[in-house]
Amino acid sequence: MRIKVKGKLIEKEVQAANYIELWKELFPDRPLPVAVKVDGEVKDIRSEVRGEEVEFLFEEEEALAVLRHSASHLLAQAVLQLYPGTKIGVGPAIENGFYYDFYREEPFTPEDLDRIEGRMKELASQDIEIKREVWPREKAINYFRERGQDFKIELIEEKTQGDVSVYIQGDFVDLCRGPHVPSTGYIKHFKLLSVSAAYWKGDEKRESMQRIYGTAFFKKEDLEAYLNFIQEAKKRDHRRLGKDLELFLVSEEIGPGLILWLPKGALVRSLIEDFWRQEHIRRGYQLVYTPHIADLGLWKISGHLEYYRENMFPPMEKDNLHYQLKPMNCPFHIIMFKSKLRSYRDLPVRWAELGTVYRYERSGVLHGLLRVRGFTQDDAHIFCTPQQMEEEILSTLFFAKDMLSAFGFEDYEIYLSTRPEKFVGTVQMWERAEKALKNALDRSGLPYEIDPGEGVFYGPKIDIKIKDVLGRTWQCSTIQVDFNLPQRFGLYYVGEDGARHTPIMIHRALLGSLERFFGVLIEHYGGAFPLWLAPVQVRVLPITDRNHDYANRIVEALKAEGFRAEADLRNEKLGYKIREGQLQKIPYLLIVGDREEREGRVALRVRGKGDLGAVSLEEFIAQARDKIKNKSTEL
RNA sequence: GCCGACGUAGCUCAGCUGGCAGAGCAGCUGAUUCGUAAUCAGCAGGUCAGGGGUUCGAAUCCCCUCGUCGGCUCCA
Repeated sequence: MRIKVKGKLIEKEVQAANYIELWKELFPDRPLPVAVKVDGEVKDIRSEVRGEEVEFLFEEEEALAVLRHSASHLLAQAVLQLYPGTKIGVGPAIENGFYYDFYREEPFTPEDLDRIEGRMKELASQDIEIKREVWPREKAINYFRERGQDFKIELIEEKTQGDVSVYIQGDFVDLCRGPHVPSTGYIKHFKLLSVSAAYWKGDEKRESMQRIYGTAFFKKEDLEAYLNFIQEAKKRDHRRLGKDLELFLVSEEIGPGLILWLPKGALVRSLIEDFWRQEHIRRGYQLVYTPHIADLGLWKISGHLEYYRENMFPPMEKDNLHYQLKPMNCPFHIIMFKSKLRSYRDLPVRWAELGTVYRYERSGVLHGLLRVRGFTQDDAHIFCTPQQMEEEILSTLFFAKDMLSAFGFEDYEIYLSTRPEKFVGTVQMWERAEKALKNALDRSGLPYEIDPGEGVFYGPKIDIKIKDVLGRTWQCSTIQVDFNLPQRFGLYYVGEDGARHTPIMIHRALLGSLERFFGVLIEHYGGAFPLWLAPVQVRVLPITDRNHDYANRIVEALKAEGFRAEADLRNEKLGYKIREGQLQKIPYLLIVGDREEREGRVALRVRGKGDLGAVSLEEFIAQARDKIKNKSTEL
């Protein structure tokens, strides 16, 4: 058999019955691996030796998932010991850790979590063996029934046929496919993080379980780094920064999920919008504006009234007319498309709008700028022929990429979502559109994954999730093909053949919504915007009252050059003004005292770099202007 | 919408088993004129989220409503 150890292949005849023995045979002195990958499948190291190609896992992603899965079992074991009668649900490894779902009348408190974590540590230090056994179905059902573990019985009945595998560690038995680490002693560095509610099987009609989240790592440093990462993310929270930097406001008096853009945030927004408009015009889009409300009948035709009602604010009535606040911009663009006869020569038509929409999001899902009830989509609709579809998608992909990279986002995850179970249009149409999307993606050279069956009912789509500096992903850009609306509204164009054809409609948003994008942007930069976006680019700090005139003259000169500059003339010490300027994350602080005034220069202090000494104003302006022009993220 | 936690000055938070609403920062006034992350002093600032109840007495205990937060579900 061939055995791969850290990438190296070894050919060897083996006698060992299981992988622990095999490992000891090969490397008697080295610590045991966590799990083993046999022909691509991760397994327990206790399992029987078979298979062609074997790879021992130590600290790989796959090994970490095994560790965390085992940590979740350890959690369940501790909970059952401390809170007998608790019913256990499921406990998988997830992206940054693990969770386990429990059903119990009394809520778990933070103190309970400490207690549970303490018990987990005890159990881990006992280094209890974790064994896999295969039980006859009846035995497993009886075992869980005697212990009142109804959820486990439900799982056995639904998910398995024949015998079932269980994992046993001391007094704890769990229904599980595995794999797991060989003993609890492997689980050394972990922490329980939070408790929250989750429906059994994600179904609102089912029991509400208490989900305990935690994380686990192989190394202490990794755990600490992760906890540190959580702290860092908290510091960058756009809600915190939005308050500290006076960017935006959500007020109870206005209403939940409704954003007030304060002057500094509004300035950043207007810069984003200006850039956005300019780029759209440059790329052959036309800008349009549409109202915020429309006759209810429009939403009947579009189908929103029927399928989207619970997300819409209720209609309003006046003089027997009924109006609906818009949850989407599409129907407006469609009516404009219909307003005259279109020829194939007119296509593609690309209409873009910063369209403000209102959606009634459920109260529990609102979150800062990231999930709101009123927001402005950077929307556009492209009406084109089937032949043009691929080309349009490709150029939209590049557009999205350029747009995002202007804001410092260079990493993405791209997903192609294909036909779901419920869909409109014909299979043929879907295949054609999916092919166009796929070809465009292939031609773009951008890496992507296929998300089978995750398309919207009206068409397939491409979603781009951007990665921020902390590696978190955010869904912003989306490109969706729509077979539904052109049909519902009876859209057509006259083809080369003189006959009527239904155009392909592509919905796309590059930033998603200005609100969400701004929120992501704030977190990405931690509030320290690049020069071209900074609400205040330069602040001049005079050292004494004697230097006020000079400071004002500098500010005027900077303003004349188009900079957003201001002077801090308050009667405070320099250290204080610097501290404030830094906390406000202003890119450049220009300090002017008698010395600078005499020499006609400014002392430059750059965000993140500190005191850089005196330079002439002209020199500074030339440098800074360059950085603004290039949208540089460096200072 | 659901489960849990929370809501005290502009901000961050203290306020114990019920007994006169507090601190720091920010703000205002004055002093100080200062060289790279907080000068000093004084003043002002509150329907303790809102409503109802228990009590001689409620920020504190109970109920309801609203909002926020962590998740579930959903999504730009």
